[in-house]
Amino acid sequence: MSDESENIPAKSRRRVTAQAVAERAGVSRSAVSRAFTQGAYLDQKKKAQILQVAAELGYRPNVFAASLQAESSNIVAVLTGNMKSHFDAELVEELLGRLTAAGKWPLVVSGEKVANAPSIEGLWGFPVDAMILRGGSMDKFVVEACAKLHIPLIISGVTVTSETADSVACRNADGTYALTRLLLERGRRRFAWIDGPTGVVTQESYRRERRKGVIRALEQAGLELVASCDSDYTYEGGLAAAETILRDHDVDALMCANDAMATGALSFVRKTLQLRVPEDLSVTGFDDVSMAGWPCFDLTTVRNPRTEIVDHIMRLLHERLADPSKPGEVVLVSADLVPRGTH
Amino acid sequence: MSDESENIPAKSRRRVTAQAVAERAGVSRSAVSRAFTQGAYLDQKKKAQILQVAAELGYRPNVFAASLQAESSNIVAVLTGNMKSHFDAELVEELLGRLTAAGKWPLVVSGEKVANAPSIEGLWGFPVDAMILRGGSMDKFVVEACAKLHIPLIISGVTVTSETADSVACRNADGTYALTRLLLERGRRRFAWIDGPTGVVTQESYRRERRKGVIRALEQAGLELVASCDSDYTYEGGLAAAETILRDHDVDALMCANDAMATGALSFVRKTLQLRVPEDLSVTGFDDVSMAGWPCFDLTTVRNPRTEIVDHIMRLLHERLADPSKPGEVVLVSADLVPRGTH
DNA sequence: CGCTTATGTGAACACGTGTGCAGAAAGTGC
DNA sequence: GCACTTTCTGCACACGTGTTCACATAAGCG
Repeated sequence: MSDESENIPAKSRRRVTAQAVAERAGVSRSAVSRAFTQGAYLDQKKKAQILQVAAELGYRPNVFAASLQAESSNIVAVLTGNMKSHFDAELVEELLGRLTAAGKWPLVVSGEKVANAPSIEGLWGFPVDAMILRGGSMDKFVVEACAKLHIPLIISGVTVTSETADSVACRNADGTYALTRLLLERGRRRFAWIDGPTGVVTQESYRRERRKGVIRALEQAGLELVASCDSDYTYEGGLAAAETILRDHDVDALMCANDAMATGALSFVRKTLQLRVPEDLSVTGFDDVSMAGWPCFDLTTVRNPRTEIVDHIMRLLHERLADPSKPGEVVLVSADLVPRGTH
Repeated sequence: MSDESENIPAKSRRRVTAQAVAERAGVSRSAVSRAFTQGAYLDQKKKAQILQVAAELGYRPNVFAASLQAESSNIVAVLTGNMKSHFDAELVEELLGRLTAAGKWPLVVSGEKVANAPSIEGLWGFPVDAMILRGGSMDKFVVEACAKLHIPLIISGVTVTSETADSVACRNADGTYALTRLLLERGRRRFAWIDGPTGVVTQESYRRERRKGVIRALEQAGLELVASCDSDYTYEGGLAAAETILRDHDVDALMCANDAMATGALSFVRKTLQLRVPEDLSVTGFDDVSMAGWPCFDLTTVRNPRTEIVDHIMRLLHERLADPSKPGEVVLVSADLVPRGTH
C-alpha cells in the first residue's frame, strides 16, 4: 500500500551511518571509524578521502552509540528549579555557559516542582556523568537516588552532608548578621524582616539561616523584630509585603530576604509612600544581583558570590569525576557586605 | 599491580544493566526488558518480582541504548546565545519549562558566539529530534547544516525563509512605528534612537526593522532623527548611550531598541540629569520584559509577546516532528503598544 | 486423548559505534 | 632473495537495549 511512500522518506530521514560512508568511499566501516579517531592508524590519503565523503553525506559519529562503550557520556543533568529569583537565573545562565565551555553537555530539567514530577523519573534513564541541583529543586529522595545509582551530585544554595554529594552555599547567617550590624551602627532600631515563602522544605535551611543572622545581631543589641512577613522572593511579593508591614508598623529598617523583594519594597516605599531612602527608612536585600547595582536602585545588600559558587561547582565536578569515591564536600563561601545607598 | 584496586570500583560504578537484573532474578534478559515495556507479554507475578529486583539494584533502562533503534531520541538542542537581554533569558526559561513539560529533553548550548564555536561542532554528534535557536546565536551555516542533516530547525527572533526551517518573530517595524506615532501625538518632535550593536550579522535583520519603523513614522511627519547611537542591549550600555546623546543634542524623545537599554537611559535621565519623565522627555523601550511594568520604571514600551512566541515554537516543533517534509513556515506575531508612564 | 487457541518465554537479531587482534602489505637492512 | 620491522586493514566483538520468531506450556473443547 502506502508502505513504500511512507517508508522511503522515513529511511532517508535516518542519520547517515558509518556503513553508508564506507560503502560510498569503497572502504571498510572500521576505516571510517578510524578516520574520526585521533591517533588511529590510517593512511593519510585514505583518511582525507573518507573525511570528504563524510562531509558530502553529512556524517557524524553518533555520540549515543559511541557512549555505550565509553566511560563517560559528557552529559550533565542540571535541575534549575523555578528560577523566579533573578539570582537563580543568573547563576544557572553562568553555569550553563561554563559547562558548555568545559565540553560538558547540560541536559536541563526546568519548571515548577521538578524534583517530584514525572520528568525526573525519566531522567534516570540517561547515563549522565553527574547531576547539578539548584537549591530550589532539591529533595531528599534525589540525593538518595543519586547515591544508589552512583551518580555524582552537586547541590548549590543548600548544604547537604552526604558521603556521595557535594554542596556549595554562602554563609547566609554571617551575611545578614553583618548587614544588620551596619544598620544598627547607622542608628536603626525598629527592624522588619520580609522573608521567603514558608513550606518549601528544600529552601527551609537557608531561609532559616538568613533570618537567624538578623535575629542574632538584634539580640546582641537588646532588640527584636518589630514586624515580619512571609512573601515569595519576587518583586511583586516584596512590594505587597512592604505595604502590609508599613501599614501597621512604624519601622526604620526594612530588610528583605533577597534582592528581588527588596527592589519591590523600595518601589513601594519611594513611589507610593513618597518616603526618602535612606533618610526616612533603610531598605536592604540579599544576593547582589546585577540589578541591585543600577543607579535607580543602588541597593545596599549582601553579595551571594555567583561566579565564585560556579567556580566551586566546576571544580567539584572535575574532582569528583576524577575520583568518584572521594568523600562529600561542603563548601561555604563568604557573603560580603555591599554597602550602597539605601541604608 | 594496582589493576584490581582500580578496576573493581570502576566496574562497580558502571550502570546496572538488564543482564544483572536478569541474573539476580533468575530470569532471561528479555523478561527484564519486557517488564519495563508497556503491553508486553509477561507473567504478572514475574513482572512484579523483576520490578522489585530492579528497584533494589537501582536499574533503569539506558535511554541511549534504547534510542539506537528508536525513531526519536526526545532530545532537543537549544542554542541560547548570550542572554545579555532579560527578554532572551525570560524566553529561554519559559521555553525550557515547556519542553520539559512536553516530555522533551532540552540539551542547552550556551555562551558567547556559540554558533561558530567548536561546541556546536560536537553537537552534531547527538541524534537530536530538533534544534531551537534564539536569534542571537543564529548563523547561516547552522541552517544549511541542519538542512543537510535533516534536523528540524526552529528559529525565533529572526525570520528565515527556508524549505526546512521554521521561524517565529514579532512585527518589529510595526511595533516601533506605532510607538513613534504615539510620541508624535504626544507632541514630541526631536527624536533620538539608541540602537543595538552593529556587526552582529545574525541580529542585523531585526535591528534594522526596529529602526525602520521609527524612521518611517518620522518621515510621514516630515521629521528625521536628531541623534542616533549604537549600544549593546544592556542597562549599562543604554545609560552610557543616553549620556552621549543628551550631552550634545536637545531631544524630547529618547527611544531605545530594547527595554534593558531603556531602563539604563531612564536612570541616567532621572538620577543624573534630574529631568522629569515624561514631562521633560519621553523614554521608551521594546520587549515589555517583566521589569518594565514595575512601578519604579513604569516604562512605555512595545510587547514582544513571549508566551505567544513560545506557544508557536512548541506548535511548530510538534507539527514538524509529525511531518518532517512540511514546508518551512514563517510566523509573524503582532507587537502591541504598551503605553505606561514614560511617554 | 486429540485438536485448537491463548499465553508465556528465551534465543537471536538489529541499532551504530570503538577497538583488540591477527594478518596483509610495504618498507628496511643485509 | 630473505629476515625483520613498520604501517595499515578488515574481521569480530562489546556496549545495552527492544522486538521478532519459533517454540513451550497450559487451557478449552469435543
